[in-house]
Amino acid sequence: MPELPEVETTVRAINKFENRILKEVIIHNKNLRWKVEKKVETLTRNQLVHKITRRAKYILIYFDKQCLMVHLGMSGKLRIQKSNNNYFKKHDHAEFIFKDEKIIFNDVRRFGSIHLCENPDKHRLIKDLGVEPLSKSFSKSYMKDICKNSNLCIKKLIMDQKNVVGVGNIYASESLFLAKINPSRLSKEVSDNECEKLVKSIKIILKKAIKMGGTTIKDFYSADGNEGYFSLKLNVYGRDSMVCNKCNTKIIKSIIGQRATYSCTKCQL
DNA sequence: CTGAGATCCTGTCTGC
DNA sequence: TGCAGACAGGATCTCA
Repeated sequence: MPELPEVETTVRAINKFENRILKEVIIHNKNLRWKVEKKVETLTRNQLVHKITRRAKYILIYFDKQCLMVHLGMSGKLRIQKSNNNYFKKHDHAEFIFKDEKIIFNDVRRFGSIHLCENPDKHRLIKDLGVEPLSKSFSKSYMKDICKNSNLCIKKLIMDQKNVVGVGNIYASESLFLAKINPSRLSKEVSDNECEKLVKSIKIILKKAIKMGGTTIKDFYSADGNEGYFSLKLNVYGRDSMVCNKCNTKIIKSIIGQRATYSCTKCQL
């Protein structure tokens, strides 16, 4: 579920905790993608939250000297609950407890992670990440440059977080559809013009999805922890054997890098 | 260095 | 209805 727009939506939903004091963190299950270190609990007691932000798909919660890094992995979610509400769901692995409310980390598959560090920009999981897709640095010339120097097909290239962050499996398919580029094309052979279209498409798709994240925020706030998938209108993802909205040709499902990939062979050349 | 493939984990859906 | 197997929105690690 959590690609960049979902993470961004989550950050916006919890940034009301800025300038509040985190009383304590309780880890119920430390066996996430990486073992959660003890200091996540010990060094975060009664810490003032200065800033809550996002880098790639990491949620960053800054204190005076430390920073919490939360990654939602494949199935992670955060929900807000009253502190005195003891409602507990299966796979609730961590609680971030404030005075009146708490943030609960739930993750069925446990591919998510929680780290505490002094400077996330220097953290091994973050320091080599590529550009933010919605920043100016993600430009036509940047795209041309990485395409020229890669032997990957274009879908793999845009999903590689070393190149550009935040584009997951759904948005990769959707962006390539919008840019009219076949996902299996070799990056090297994508034209300058197509690079420009692709950059624009990724920005458009992600922005649109963030906007629609509004519905997710609503669910996020509901105390019962309703999941509610975002209702972005998908043109190709998950629509194999259905018909293309633009040209009526059947949408094709293929596997690229072990991941399901959807495209219209008539629209995407 | 690059790129392909296995891998972590649980729940749900499909087909026999 | 039961059960095995495929598959799921991520990303690191190992190996050639």
